[in-house]
Amino acid sequence: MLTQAIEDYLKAIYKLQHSDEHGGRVTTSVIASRMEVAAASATNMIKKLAELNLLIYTPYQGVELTASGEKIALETIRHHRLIELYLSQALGYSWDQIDAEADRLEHAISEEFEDRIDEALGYPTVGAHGEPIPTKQGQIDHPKYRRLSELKDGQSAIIRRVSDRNPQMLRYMENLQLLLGTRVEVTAKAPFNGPLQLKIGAAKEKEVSLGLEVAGSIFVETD
Amino acid sequence: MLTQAIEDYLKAIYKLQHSDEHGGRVTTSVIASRMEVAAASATNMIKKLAELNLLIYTPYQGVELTASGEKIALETIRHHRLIELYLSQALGYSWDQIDAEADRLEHAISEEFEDRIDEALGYPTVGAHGEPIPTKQGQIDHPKYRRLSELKDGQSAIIRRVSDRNPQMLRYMENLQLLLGTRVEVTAKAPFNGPLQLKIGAAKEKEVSLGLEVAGSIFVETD
DNA sequence: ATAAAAATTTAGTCATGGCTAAAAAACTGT
DNA sequence: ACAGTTTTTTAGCCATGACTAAATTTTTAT
Repeated sequence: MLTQAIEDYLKAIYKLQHSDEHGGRVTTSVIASRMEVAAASATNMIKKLAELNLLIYTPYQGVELTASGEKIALETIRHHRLIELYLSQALGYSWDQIDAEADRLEHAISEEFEDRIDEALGYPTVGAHGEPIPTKQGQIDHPKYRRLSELKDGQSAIIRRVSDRNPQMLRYMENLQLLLGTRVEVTAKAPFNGPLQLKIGAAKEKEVSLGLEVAGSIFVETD
Repeated sequence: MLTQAIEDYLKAIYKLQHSDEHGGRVTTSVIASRMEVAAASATNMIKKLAELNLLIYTPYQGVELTASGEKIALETIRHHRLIELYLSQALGYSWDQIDAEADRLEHAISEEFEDRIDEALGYPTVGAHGEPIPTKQGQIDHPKYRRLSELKDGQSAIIRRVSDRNPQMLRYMENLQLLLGTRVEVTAKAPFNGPLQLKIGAAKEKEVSLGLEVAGSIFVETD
């Protein structure tokens, strides 16, 4: 049986595997921290998932999703992203509210519901924060955008994706009009990991000073 | 904590209390049968609900919801009926599909979601099958309609509510255009609990023969 | 009134998915 | 190389909410 916990773990592990941050090695402690559970709880669940052939578990080393584990992860992620987009487009939710709501709904919806909102949204390929939406067949591509924080002084780019990890940060970005598709230009970079100065909008109508943490959570496409 | 199971039991008990069928006495076996669990499981949960002051439990006699138990039941029912209506109105679900989907979603949505679909639906007071929707404050009225099966030969009425217990029956009714607001006239009643002959629609465009089980699941308002 | 039947509760079990504490394995730094 | 630290696993516990089997209470029928 596919419990909610199993789907949550698989989703988290999938994201960790694809997040270049941990060098491909997805360990117990990383999973436990992402899931906000004790390490022992993660070990338990990992053993169970291995038993179910949803991942390959090398004790003390880490885990790797099997094809079926990845399939379930992608289905869950697809649900999540479609729901997020629906909440945002059809029900007027703001950027910072959709993740929590989708986290609960993603486990409760049927295939029917998935199909209907997919249709209502016009078969979107990109979610509310710019994340790719896996297809029903489990296909997904990972376009590699640059972080806004990596841009050089004078460079211009278009926002393609933002991290959805921190709702407060999302609210901040939304307030600043740092939205998907928005053009930004770096007009100055302060030294010693200081903030960067930014012009926002095609007409460069707004200028803000942005800390590196926020700039690192915004992914852009350069021309 | 309000688990999904607790909400489900309270909802079921509320409905049983108000369903005139069991003479007001809501017993363990009735609850168990409605919840499709063993009687022992129902006893367990009843004791827990009594512990939480959500109902008054007289062993071997039955249960009665307290004010707080009823409040939770009504919130859950409100969620359920708003979701059903939303699925039907906004996403094009048919009568027979909405109950199962709402049964899962009702536990997953936030107040925010409730408020947004309530608004999107124009603050409805009646659900997709004609059930009253409790207000946010927990108010609800129980209009007492007559069963179509009780009508006498020659009587005419308007369909105000249908039972949602049996999806197959709902599909059957929907096919026959036995929808909310539809006028029906009994043109003949066969003896020995036989079927009744019905003219459907204001223009009496359709005539069908309806079994008593279906006619008993349709609630009408006579002129 | 009382025996049989039906309903209900009790006792004990199981799976799920958390937890802490302790043991074991894997890394670190000198 | 090896002692200390960190990570991971094991062992054992808990709450939830199902279950079956057995005991008990209530109801029904004679």
